[in-house]
Amino acid sequence: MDLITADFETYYSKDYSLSKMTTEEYIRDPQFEVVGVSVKVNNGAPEWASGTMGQIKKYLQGFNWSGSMMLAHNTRFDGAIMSWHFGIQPKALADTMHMARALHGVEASASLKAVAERYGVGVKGTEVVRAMGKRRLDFTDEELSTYGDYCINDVNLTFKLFTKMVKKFPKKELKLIDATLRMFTDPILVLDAGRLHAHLAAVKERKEMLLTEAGIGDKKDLMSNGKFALMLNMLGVTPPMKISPATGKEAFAFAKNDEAFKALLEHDDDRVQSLVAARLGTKSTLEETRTQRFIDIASRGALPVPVRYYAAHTGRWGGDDKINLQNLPSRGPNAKSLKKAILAPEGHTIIEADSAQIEARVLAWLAGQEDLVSAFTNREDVYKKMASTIYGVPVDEVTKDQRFVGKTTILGAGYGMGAVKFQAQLQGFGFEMPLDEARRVINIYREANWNISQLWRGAQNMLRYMAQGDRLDFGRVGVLQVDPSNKAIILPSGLPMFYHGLFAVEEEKGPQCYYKVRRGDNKIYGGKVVENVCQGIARCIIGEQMILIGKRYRVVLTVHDSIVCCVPDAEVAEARQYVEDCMRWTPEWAAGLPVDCESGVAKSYGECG
DNA sequence: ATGCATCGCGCG
DNA sequence: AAAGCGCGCGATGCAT
Repeated sequence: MDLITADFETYYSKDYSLSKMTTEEYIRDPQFEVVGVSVKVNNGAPEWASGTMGQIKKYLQGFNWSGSMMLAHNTRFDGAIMSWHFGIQPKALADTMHMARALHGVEASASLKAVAERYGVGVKGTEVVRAMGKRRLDFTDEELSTYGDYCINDVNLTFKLFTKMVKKFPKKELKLIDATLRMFTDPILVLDAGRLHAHLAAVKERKEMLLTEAGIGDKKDLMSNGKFALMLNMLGVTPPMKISPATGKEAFAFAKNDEAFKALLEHDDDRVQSLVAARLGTKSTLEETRTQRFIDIASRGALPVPVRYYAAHTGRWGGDDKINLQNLPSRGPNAKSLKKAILAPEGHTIIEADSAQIEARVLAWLAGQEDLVSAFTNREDVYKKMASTIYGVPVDEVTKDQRFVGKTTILGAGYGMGAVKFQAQLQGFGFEMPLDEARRVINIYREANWNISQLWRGAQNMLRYMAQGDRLDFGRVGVLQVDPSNKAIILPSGLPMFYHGLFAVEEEKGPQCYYKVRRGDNKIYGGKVVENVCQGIARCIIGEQMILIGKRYRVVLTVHDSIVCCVPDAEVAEARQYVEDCMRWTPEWAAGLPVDCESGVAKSYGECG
């Protein structure tokens, strides 16, 4: 397979630019114009081509894309141009920006300039600054030639970076970069514009009603904390306060989970009730702006899915391009409205498969908590089992409430949560538990899952060693590789999870560890490392499963523990079986880890659940 | 005007 | 000894 490196230079102006618009919007805009493109086949000399969009298309179609891997730096951009404007679908897509993010951590700059400097492969030029506001025909021949040199330099840098990075880059992860990019560059999901318009109208109407009932003329009085506090004062209510965890200063407690604020929804004065309800129901504008974005995309075509490879510290994917498809509402007042507007194309069906309790299973397995692993393997009700231990009753006599406590314990206490937070979490779910009882439950969890508690201690010790540059392994043998010289834990994918600049300091409470993030220093401790690695390992498993599914069907989205794909109507039954089989499969390095899944099938994403 | 920190909230 | 965690978006409020 040939490797073709490509880089487009495109028209932009003050307002028509990637800093003002989403990538999808920019590339699909009528103003879009290629000024020129550089193409380099394998290690050959790059060519620079400029001309009309028709000429560029003809030029590009002269390459063997269907037998080649296309490489760029930020291929979501160049790959989308290749696909949407020139109808070219390379055999595979590669991206040095994504590779850099995975290899060097999400905190480090992944810009071509920064990565080229890091690898010492050359320096990025600056000619592009004179291109602002200029159409292709506005450039003189000399300017175009200079621009071409700049572009050729970028292509050479990108190619050199790839040859260096690919040596240490896992092959499966290259496949995942390809799969991720393809969700965007080769969109097939369709948006239901009618449903979106109806939803937007409904959201607006609901908000109007809330404002009318509260007698609010100007919405600004609700949005600003200060103004809202004044309105409460006018009704004789002292605004509830809390201490900001970020600054330690006093702040208004106006969030939907602030107990004192929630209590105002039951206030004797109806006007207070309406006011608080209006604030809670209208404060966030996300649903409206996002629905509008969907409507706008629908007017331009299919839905390119923007998910970012290796966005999280733990390797998980993240949202991108101003629409986070990983947090579409599935509960609450807007439950599934947007998801239901995402449709399979004509003749196709959506399959969504969710991995069952993947992180809890990984935790038990990594810790060697064999009784819990067996319970998962034997498909026992682990939440009931936990409740049975907590309440000292036989498993088949566990009540609904007791099971709920068992579930919250299994899902919450596995990473070191203390009694106070556990009690607060239960209360958030509307379940009252005295602090003493919360302490008792947390202690029972830690005793019953001794290996998991040991894993936290192991991780804590590993941190102390790593801070000094020493290596100490932890967890199930052979799963994680501790790399103290790079302050990283190598996940089973072969990719690192960094604790950049890890250091330990003596504090009143004892020694504490921190690592460097963009905002400053991030506290890290055993339980948190365990959470991070469980999330990272779960991501490795989902990744491998995604590759398997992708061999037969179009994967269109992933949301951490779920994989969404699109299959022909005629194959739905066998496809569903195949997808479930894939999600019950584990890689060789995860032998003994019991995984399971649930799946749903529908014409829309929202109806799969 | 623009950037940054913070908060709130959606998902997992 | 104890400590749940991971994102992205949009808004406000403040600094530049």
